[in-house]
Amino acid sequence: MPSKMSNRIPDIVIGRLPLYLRALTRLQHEGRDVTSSHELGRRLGISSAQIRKDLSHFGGFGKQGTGYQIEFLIDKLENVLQVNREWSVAVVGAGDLGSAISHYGGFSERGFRISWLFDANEEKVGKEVGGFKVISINDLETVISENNCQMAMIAVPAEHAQGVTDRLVKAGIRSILNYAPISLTVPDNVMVQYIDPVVHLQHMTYYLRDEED
Amino acid sequence: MPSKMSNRIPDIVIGRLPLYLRALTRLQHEGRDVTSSHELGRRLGISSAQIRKDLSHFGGFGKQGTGYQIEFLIDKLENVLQVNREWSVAVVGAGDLGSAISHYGGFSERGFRISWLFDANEEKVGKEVGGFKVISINDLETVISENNCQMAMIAVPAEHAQGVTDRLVKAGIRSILNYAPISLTVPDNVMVQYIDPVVHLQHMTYYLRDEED
DNA sequence: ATGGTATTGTGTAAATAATCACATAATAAT
DNA sequence: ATTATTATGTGATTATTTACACAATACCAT
Repeated sequence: MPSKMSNRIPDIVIGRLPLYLRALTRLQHEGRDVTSSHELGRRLGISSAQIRKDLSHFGGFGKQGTGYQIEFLIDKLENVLQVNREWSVAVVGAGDLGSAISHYGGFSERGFRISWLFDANEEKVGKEVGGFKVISINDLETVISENNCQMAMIAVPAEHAQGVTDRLVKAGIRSILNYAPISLTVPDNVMVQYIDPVVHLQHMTYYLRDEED
Repeated sequence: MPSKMSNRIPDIVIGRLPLYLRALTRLQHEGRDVTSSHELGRRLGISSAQIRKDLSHFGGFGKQGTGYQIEFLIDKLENVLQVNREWSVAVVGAGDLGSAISHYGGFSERGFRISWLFDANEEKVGKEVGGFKVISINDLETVISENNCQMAMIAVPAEHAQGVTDRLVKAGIRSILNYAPISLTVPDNVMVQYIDPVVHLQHMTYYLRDEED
């Protein structure tokens, strides 16, 4: 999905902006007013040149000799990423994973409001999970399209994830964060991001060998 | 950390292998015996040529005209990634996040055994969380080094994550999966992978604009 | 004012990654 | 046997991404 949409600015650049934003927010909480591409790079493990070049895609946000005004740069990046507003997100799956997601305070703190929690299990429907009333998955299309919800997280078993995805897409969802351990197929105008901790662990075990090689 | 270690095979290639493995396992569960780079590519949204090239780094696992024997390829990839054994993992932080991690069955199913769960809160120490007895963080160094534990997951608040990281590294940890929303600094011989769902959401909101451009 | 230092923004070069395209080989059907 | 079909592995090419390096500029201290 970034394929065509990103022929202006590379998707890999967009993907780094949230990291810059996160580091800047932290610096701000530490009471800092100004930083530099060098300092940011050190904290993020990214070269200062890359940070400057990435930011330069969106304008000259810094001042030569001085660096970047943190508050100003945060504001600019929030604008670029469109996170200077609140986004409503639907969660599908109210099992252990969906429950943990709903409990996690980090979403609302950073502008993502979990607005609906769906589950297929009729015994759960109507009950509270993580502070949210569980809604029947039968109402998925209605609720999502009537509220113009554009983002969803999938927390159902892998075998149901593609089916849920198809329904979400048909209902108008444009961004999906998928916690199910399976790759999803979506139309070009829908973006999917994946969270599968085991994939990360397996990536790292490759390097866990003792000097053979 | 992949910088020097990956001058043999690019880290980006290693990062795709777990995805191949996941797709192959799924195909196997669907009762399939043989697949092709084309089919895998379709499922993963990756070109077939890329899959063939990635695999060719490690040997010729397929047969011309036929494709890949799924069981055989799974075995080969598991060997390459060293996931044909069980890995013990330490979890630091027994709050909501650490608790959710400990509850998640997906780790043990796929070869990662959560062996220790640490927390700084002495009231939690000794109690059970997600089936694990919480261990005092005071014992972190001892437990990790005495058991030669090499992998850890961090599930503590951002402000403590770097401190925990430094202790883990000193105790001998070589791979860290960090759930705290902060970038970590580690020596060259230690690898960190990150899970921050908000970063993924913020990445996607960039594309959630209505045809302006 | 002047000199010294820090830091940006960016054109260019280098390195990395993805795609193409095809020779090669296996299978199946006639 | 022969032909048609399928699919791998890979050298060559193209595209993307990163690093380099430096002119331009701001600030600070004297």
